[in-house]
Amino acid sequence: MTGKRPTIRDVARQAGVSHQTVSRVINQKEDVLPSTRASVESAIEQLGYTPNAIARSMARGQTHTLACISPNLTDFTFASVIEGAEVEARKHDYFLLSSSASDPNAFRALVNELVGHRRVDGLIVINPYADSRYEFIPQNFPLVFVGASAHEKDICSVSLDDEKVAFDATNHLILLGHKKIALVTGPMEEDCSKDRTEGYRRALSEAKIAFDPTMVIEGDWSATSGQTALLSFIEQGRIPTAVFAQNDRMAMGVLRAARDANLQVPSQLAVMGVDDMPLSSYFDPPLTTMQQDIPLIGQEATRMLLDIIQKKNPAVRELKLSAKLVTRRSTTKKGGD
Amino acid sequence: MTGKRPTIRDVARQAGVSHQTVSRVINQKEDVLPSTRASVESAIEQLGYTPNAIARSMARGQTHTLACISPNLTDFTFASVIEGAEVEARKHDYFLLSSSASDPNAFRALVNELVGHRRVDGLIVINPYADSRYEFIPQNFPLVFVGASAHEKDICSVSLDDEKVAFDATNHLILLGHKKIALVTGPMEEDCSKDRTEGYRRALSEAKIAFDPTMVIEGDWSATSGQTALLSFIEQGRIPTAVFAQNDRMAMGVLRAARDANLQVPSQLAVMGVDDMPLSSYFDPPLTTMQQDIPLIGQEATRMLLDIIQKKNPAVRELKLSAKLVTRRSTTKKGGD
DNA sequence: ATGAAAGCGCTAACAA
DNA sequence: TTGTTAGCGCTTTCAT
Repeated sequence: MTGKRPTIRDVARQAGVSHQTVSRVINQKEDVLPSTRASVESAIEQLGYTPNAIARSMARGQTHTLACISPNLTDFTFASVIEGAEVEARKHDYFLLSSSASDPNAFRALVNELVGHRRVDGLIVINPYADSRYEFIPQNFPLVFVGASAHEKDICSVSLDDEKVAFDATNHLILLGHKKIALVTGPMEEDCSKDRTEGYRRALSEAKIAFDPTMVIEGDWSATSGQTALLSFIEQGRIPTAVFAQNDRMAMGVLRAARDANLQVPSQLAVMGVDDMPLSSYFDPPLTTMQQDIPLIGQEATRMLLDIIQKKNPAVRELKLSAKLVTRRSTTKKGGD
Repeated sequence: MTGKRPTIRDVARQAGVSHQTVSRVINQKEDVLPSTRASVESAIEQLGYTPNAIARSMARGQTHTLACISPNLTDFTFASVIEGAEVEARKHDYFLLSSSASDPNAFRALVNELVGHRRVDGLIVINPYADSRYEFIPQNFPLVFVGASAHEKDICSVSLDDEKVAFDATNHLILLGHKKIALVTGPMEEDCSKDRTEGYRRALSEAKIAFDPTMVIEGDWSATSGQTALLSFIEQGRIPTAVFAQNDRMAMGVLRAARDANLQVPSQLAVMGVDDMPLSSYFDPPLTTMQQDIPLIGQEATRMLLDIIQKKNPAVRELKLSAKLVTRRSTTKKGGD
């Protein structure tokens, strides 16, 4: 403990072997005599030696670190994906570097640092088509998309089966007898919003309900945008009997606007969302929603990425996860809470 | 682009200089002739050379990476701290590795990997006293606490001025004329809960209102625990006229319980929280709360940590940030929303 | 202003 | 089974 920390050679000297033997011991290689192993281990113990991860990365040419780039780190959905990914990565002795890039330029700079400078072995990109960031996707580098599948290139992805989720949601409202069902979408440049809109249309179509474009308003995932949307229906005097908001936050805004306008939920207006955020059951009334297992998305993405890094081709290259309907009182009197 | 990526030596050969000169150019050193610099830069351009961060770390003995360990990554408060820290780190050309450790064992293992193996240059620990994880804090390593100041050791920290925040909150209720003010705390092993309880008591004391221990219930930050708390007051027939919940989520649970019990808010029961979560203004009624700038906490923590790493002693070693009262309709009819 | 030599702490390939 | 010899790609002396 005099000055610096001990290296593999200090251990070797102490144990009276070559540094290479020490390397063999710390890497659990087989060809070491039990007695040698023991003396090396005791030397390690005495000196308090710990391997230096950087030196290891240097020699092996890989960092044992993955990166996840997300539009931000605070949105509950993104944070959950990241947490799922981080836990899975740690399980395989990898670390996860999560960074936020709010726009394509920040994204480009980040990818350049991360991939160009070889700081990480693989990359997870959340919502690659939220803007034009997909243009800066690296080539020939282990990569997995989350939240959208690749448009043209052959890139692995994990996402919610958005079309089906929206179909099921809309269908729930149809089965309750609604015919005038409004839709509040996310930003239409995002695949997710497009797919959910498709599912909504298919459900209407299968129920022989005509699609009415004036019943669709584009939001931006925020509660405010949901509030504005319902307000604008009300102002136009074209009040729906039900609203399907493409996420819970917007649904919350719809509930708020309904309250302000003295519209009874669910008797005059049924409202539902997607996600099942932690507080959805605390809204007034508790919100019916499509519950998804978001950490699982991150977990599966990591698993896929590790497969790619280890040159095992993943079995499935475009994984679509499902969500299940949770019925609460925002759509039916009898709902749970 | 035949095989591997170019190194500093490939660039040197191409430019007809020594690899050391290339190093000087990419490190912006002064002592390079403009003409030499130009030819090196063009060689870099031609070969598409990018420095290898790992090799750099190896030679310099530092990783340019910081770590942040949090109980989890999804809690809005934690995620906001992390985002603030990440943005600040990137601003100084550092990366932030955020990991979750839900219990002391996981924490110990993580610290061992991160610090023992020299993967990072410094460490931010969120909520070090949430459990006994503080026992595994590394010695002589750049470190900053977030959410609690160090008990005995001389460790830098950034946190909310919890005592004052709670004082101000309680005082708001007192000024509205309340005398029977209940308190719902976080887990009492956390400093934050203790300090907020202190602030509550001081406000009562300064207003000459007797402290009534039966008006205090310990929660766990969850909405459910807030709901349970109010329920238990009601069952005991000792209904307060106001509740100060130590965070917004618990306040939300209180609102929910009040609704279920047909207690009018705020006329029969005033409710307030701490945080100003994104959806607080969407609750019914909108929630009065103490608004804090959480990303700033992460930002300041990072700044402090970088000071320590660069051997500049930080000016302030225990930074306490303030919060401001946001009045909404859960405490007063006239409140904003 | 530039170059040569040494080394950061480890792993990999080959020899013994 | 173990040791020897070379690097990994860069920075840091110290010469020139």
